[in-house]
Amino acid sequence: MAKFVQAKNCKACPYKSDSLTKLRDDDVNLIQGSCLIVNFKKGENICKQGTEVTHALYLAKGSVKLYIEGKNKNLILKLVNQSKYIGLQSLFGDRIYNYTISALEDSQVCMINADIILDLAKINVGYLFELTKAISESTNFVYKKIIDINQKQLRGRLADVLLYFSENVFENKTFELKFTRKEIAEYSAMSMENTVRILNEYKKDGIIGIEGREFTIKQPEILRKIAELG
Amino acid sequence: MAKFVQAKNCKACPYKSDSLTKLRDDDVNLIQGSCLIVNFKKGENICKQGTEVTHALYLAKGSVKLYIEGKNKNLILKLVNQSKYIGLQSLFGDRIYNYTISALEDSQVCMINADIILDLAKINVGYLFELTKAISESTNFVYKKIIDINQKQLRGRLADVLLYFSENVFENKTFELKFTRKEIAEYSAMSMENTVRILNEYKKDGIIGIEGREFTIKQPEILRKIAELG
DNA sequence: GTACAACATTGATATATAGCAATGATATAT
DNA sequence: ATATATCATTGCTATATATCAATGTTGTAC
Repeated sequence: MAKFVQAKNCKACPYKSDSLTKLRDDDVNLIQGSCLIVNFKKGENICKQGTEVTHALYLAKGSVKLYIEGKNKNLILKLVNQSKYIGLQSLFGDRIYNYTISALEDSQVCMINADIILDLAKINVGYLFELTKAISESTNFVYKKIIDINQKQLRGRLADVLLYFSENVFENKTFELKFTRKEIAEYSAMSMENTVRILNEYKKDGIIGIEGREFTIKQPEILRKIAELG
Repeated sequence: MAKFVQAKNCKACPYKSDSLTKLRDDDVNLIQGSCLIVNFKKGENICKQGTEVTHALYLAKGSVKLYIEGKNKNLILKLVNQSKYIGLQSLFGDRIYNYTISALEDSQVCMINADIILDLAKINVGYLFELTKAISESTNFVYKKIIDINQKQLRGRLADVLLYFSENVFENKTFELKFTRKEIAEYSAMSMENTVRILNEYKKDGIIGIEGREFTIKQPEILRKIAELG
């Protein structure tokens, strides 16, 4: 299992959350005191769908996938990179995770006692406000996702996904996606076989370049057109 | 367009929000002062996808649907009944509605200046906490919805929807759903024709009763089995 | 360095679901 | 009261997508 150490100096942490700036030193120390830095290996679960929420999870370093486990297949909702809270809304809702989060690469997660975060949120409105904003943005993201799945067909969805990673996540025409083909499929809500087929179709047409898990967006405009038409 | 009047006495309002109890009288008066009670007729839009969020919307009386407008079809995310905030997360996110809300029957909506709510939320942590909880619950609801659409097929989804309305919304084996068949379809993410087909299939099999828009769950256990199997 | 498992690819086939068309039933407006 | 639009229903057909199967590829453990 994952190794862990007690947090030493949250204030000086290069990966710290912006929301910490909303807290007084005393409160940062409170968080620090209950904060365990846990190292997860690639593939390990950070939290598990259906279990109780006991900690707030902050991804300090690495990258993780947040996905819903279904009977036959999974649906990946988000890829989250470092310096972000993961799964905040479970903290304020029914306190049960309705998704699983697992590490896409070796990652460092700060686990802070849920009640301490909630208590802080209850007395520090600036802090809670930041958390609420993060939850809202996350909700809006899922709204966009649900409509994509519902409205667009495979080619459009995949075009969307490629553009999203290039422009919003990696901010580069070339990027290395830490997803297997199956995970790209689970993220785009389609079968793995069709994912491969369409990716190679785009490659053959010169729209993208593929080198293993490295993708290059060669003709973003065409991709955008495909994404728009659905 | 909709008629409106100035709110007179929020504290005594029979439809008031629970979150008001978290506010001091001064603050309730502040809300009341900027609160317009607007009457919407059946079918009218209460807010429109793509427009700026200028007001917090509280559904005092009536029922509405919250849906995402797509190119070819809409996706209804929620049916909301009286005494609930509708669309809170847009207030804390990017301040643009990413959905449209329209009235399913003649409804009364309290429209409160968005900045006043935000200012109150910024100084009253108990109030913000209530709002955050509501947003989180709404997010979890959408998570369940997205997974249903992704994992189950038509029969399972429709069984789910019927059980949900019977058990969670109307809390009765018999209920009158203020949805057309097309709206049931948009809520279940399927075509209108298949909605009709499957509903009548269930009726023929004696699983449900249908009388226009009044539904009766006759064999909930069978419905539950269908919903589980997908 | 070899073996084994996970991953990637491609073609063929099955099927769930959408879309079209025609008709009947209700509701709404004038 | 009559006309008109919306809603509901049913059968037929087209098609997007999943699934199955076979094979190649890459990485990883011993």
